[in-house]
Amino acid sequence: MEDGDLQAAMRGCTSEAFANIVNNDSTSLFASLNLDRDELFSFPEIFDSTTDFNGLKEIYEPLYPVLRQQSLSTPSNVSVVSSKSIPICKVKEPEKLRRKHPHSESATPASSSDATVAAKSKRSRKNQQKRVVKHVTADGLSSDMWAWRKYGQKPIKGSPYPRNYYRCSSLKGCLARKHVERCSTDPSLFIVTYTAEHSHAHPTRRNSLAGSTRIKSSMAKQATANEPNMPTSKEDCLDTVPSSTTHSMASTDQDERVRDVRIKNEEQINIEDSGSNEIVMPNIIFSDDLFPSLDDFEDSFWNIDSQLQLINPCSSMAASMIAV
DNA sequence: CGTGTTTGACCTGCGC
DNA sequence: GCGCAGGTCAAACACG
Repeated sequence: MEDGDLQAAMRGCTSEAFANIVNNDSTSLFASLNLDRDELFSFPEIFDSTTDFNGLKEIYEPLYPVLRQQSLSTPSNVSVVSSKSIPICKVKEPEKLRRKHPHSESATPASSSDATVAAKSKRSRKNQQKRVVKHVTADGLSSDMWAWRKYGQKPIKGSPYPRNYYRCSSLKGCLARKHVERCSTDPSLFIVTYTAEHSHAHPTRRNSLAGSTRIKSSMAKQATANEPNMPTSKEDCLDTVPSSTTHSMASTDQDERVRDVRIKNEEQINIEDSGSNEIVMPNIIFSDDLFPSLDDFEDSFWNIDSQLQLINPCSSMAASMIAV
């Protein structure tokens, strides 16, 4: 297959294909894309490249209004969880952001009083930043491909679970933030609130894997450690890391990671040997629309990508599609 | 040594 | 102005 064909396939991607992505139905996805999985995997060299997510964004964005219209007019079998029962808000862009860039020169104080002012100005005003709220499962938590660094944790009034605060650690100065808290009404769900936007491209798959393994593990641990009556010792927490999270291996031992991947690969082979062409996808609950937003689509895409890498650890569908 | 987590202190916005 | 609750800082510590 020519690389151009792959790109054409993506650009010609129909709502059916997106529905298959949303449904985690990779087999149908490949079919709707007119792609042959075996043929696709027979070109490992095209996987062996890295890039950011911008290319995919370019592909998806022009389609989004059309696809959204389709999804609204013709309810399909897309298994998207509507957020009607859960208040989801996409807060409109603030009229004025008072927060200064933490690493900008303008924030550099000239005197102690200026330092105080600068320090104060670093703090954001409530309700003045764009926020995107998602409800995800534990699997959805670990599917976030950005690298996050935890910088705080606070107990939330009215909720038995604390809220964890993360900032993007992919690039110094990136203003992207997110906080994660367990849904008090449904402990199996996590409320993830994204604030501000990344000031850089999506980290490469490989880099993000290398850099985020620890935080993903920690987040998974947090997910369970925050559970009342859950074990709090380190070992106990490790034992409760969701097994379905591809990259949230609890062990810090590299051999264990390799073994983990190998086991998953073997499991995948067993699935395929059993006659099923299905790839098991972690569930994602799209929070705020009948049709997924670009962010939701991105999350889902990376899930598929991670599954592809279980089959071929050197592969990255996203990278190959965007790089062509 | 670099990167990430933990956690108490501090700051800010907001309601009263 | 005051107090509360949420958000952030930063030092200490852990880990590979």
